[in-house]
Amino acid sequence: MLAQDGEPAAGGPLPRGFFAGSSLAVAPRLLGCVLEHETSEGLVAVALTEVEAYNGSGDPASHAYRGRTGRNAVMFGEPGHAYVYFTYGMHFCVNLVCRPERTASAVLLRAGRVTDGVPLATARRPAARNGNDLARGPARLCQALGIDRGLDGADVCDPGSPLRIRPVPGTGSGHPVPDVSRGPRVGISAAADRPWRFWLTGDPTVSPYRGHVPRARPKPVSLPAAGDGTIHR
DNA sequence: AACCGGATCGTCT
DNA sequence: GACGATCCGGTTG
Repeated sequence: MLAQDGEPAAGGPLPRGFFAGSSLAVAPRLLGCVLEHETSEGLVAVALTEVEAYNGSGDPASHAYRGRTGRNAVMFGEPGHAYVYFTYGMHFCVNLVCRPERTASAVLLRAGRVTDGVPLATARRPAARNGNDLARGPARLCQALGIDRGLDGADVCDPGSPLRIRPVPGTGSGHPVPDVSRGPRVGISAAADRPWRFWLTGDPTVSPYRGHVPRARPKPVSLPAAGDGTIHR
C-alpha cells in the first residue's frame, strides 16, 4: 500500500508532500515533529513546540515580501528545504519552506524540547539555566542544534541530509492533535495582528511572548539652528 | 515578571 | 546608513 502524499514513510523523514500546503496549514502540523542535526560532534534532536507561519509575498512581515534576494532565495525554491538567516549580528534562525509557487511561504521554528543529545546541546548553550531553556527561542534552537548559514538550503526530507525532520514519534502516519494554541507572532512590527504563531498549550519550552520594540535612535536631537550664537531661554 | 541597554554585522534602501 | 522573525545580564517592582 502506498503512503498518501503528505504521510510520513515508516522510519524516515517527513515526505516532501508534507510541505505542499500553505505555511498556515503546515505550521500546526509541525508541532511535535522532530528536527535533528548530525555532525562530527554528535546528534541533537528537538521536538518542536512552537512555530510561526510566514506567508511570503502577501505577508509584510515575511523576508520574501519584497521579492527574491540573495538571502531569501531558498524560500522561492523547492518545499522541504531549510531557509537559515543571520540576524542581529550574531544569531541564526531556521525556517522550513512550504509551497513556493507564488507565495514563498515558510514556517519559522521558534522553540522545542531537546529529546536527544542533551549533553552536546548543553555544551553549545552554556547560558541555559535548565533543560527547558536549551531550545526556547528561535536563535537558541539553532544554537542547541548547531545550525548556521552553512545549512541554508539543506533538504530536511532527505534521509542522507545532516539536517532532517522526522514525524511525531510513535505515529506511523497522521498526526495526533495535541492541544494547540495560536496567537500573534513575536518580535515583528508589520502585520502584528495576524495570529500565525502556533504552540503546544502550556508547554514549558515555549518562548515568552514579546512584542516588537523599536530601537532607540543613537542620533541626538538636533540643536536649534541659531546663526548668531545668542542663548535663548 | 517586566523592563532596559548592549552586543554586533549582513542585508537592503 | 538604518534596521532587525534575538539573547543575555542586570535592575526594578
